[in-house]
Amino acid sequence: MPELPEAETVARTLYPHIHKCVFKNVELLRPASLHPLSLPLSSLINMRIENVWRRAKMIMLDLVSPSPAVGLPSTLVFHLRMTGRLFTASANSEQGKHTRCVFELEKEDGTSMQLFFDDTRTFGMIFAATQTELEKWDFWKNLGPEPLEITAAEFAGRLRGKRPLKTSLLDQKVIAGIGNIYADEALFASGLSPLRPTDSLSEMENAELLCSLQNVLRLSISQCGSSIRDYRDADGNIGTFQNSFAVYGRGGQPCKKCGNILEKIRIGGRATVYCAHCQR
DNA sequence: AGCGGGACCTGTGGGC
DNA sequence: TGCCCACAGGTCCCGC
Repeated sequence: MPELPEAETVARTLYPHIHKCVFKNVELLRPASLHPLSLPLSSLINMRIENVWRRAKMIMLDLVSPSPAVGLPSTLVFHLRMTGRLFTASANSEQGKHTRCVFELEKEDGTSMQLFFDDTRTFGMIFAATQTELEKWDFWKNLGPEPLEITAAEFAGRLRGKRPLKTSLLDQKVIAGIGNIYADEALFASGLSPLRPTDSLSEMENAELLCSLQNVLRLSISQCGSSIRDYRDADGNIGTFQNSFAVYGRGGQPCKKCGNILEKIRIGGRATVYCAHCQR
């Protein structure tokens, strides 16, 4: 499920394919995949992709118009949610059963190619936005800082309230880009129970948690993310971080550190796996 | 205010 | 073999 490392991998693998490409046509096969605040995708025509990057779990395409005008989109945002996929294909490639949008692109050398947005479970979304429009989007506006850029002091300052630590980590307003996998993995690595009240952590525990979070995210990015079932990068390759999971998906199996059986519980409706012995 | 849980979706896999 | 149902999970939304 695309979380921060998977979105980062998609952005990195997409970049060399679509950087400097110009939108020539767009076919939106599932109108509901367009964010309600989005400009019509026809507004993308003739715009050039200047950069491809990631914010939280979203893939961002920065756009430039050959003839600048008010009201043109400056960014095309993709949120992959659970099953979204973004990949390139040669011109006139066949659409899949779950293809939601097809973008026809012209490369610098004049040849054409296609950018596909596939999404089995249709939770993903596309958003063509001006900077103003983007700022009107509550989710965007309230997004917390990037975990790989935050300082320990800032992180500690954002961890407030008595709710379970895991719930806070998944709250995109607290910190952006963390999903179920990396929340569980970071909590295990830091030796903290997902059930700990958020405001019960000492300064040192806060610092350890951030350190573990960053280590887990960096390690996963270096392995091109985790592929559970749907996730692929823009080149169709799977990530390999799933082979390094210490707890995610391992409920009922022995802890890799102490050998005790890992607990599987639900916190805030999410499956949560942890070691009651190693995590306090 | 803050929290819990259902809804949104479809494919997969376990149990019978 | 086939049916049923739980489950996967990011985010929104409703209600307590």
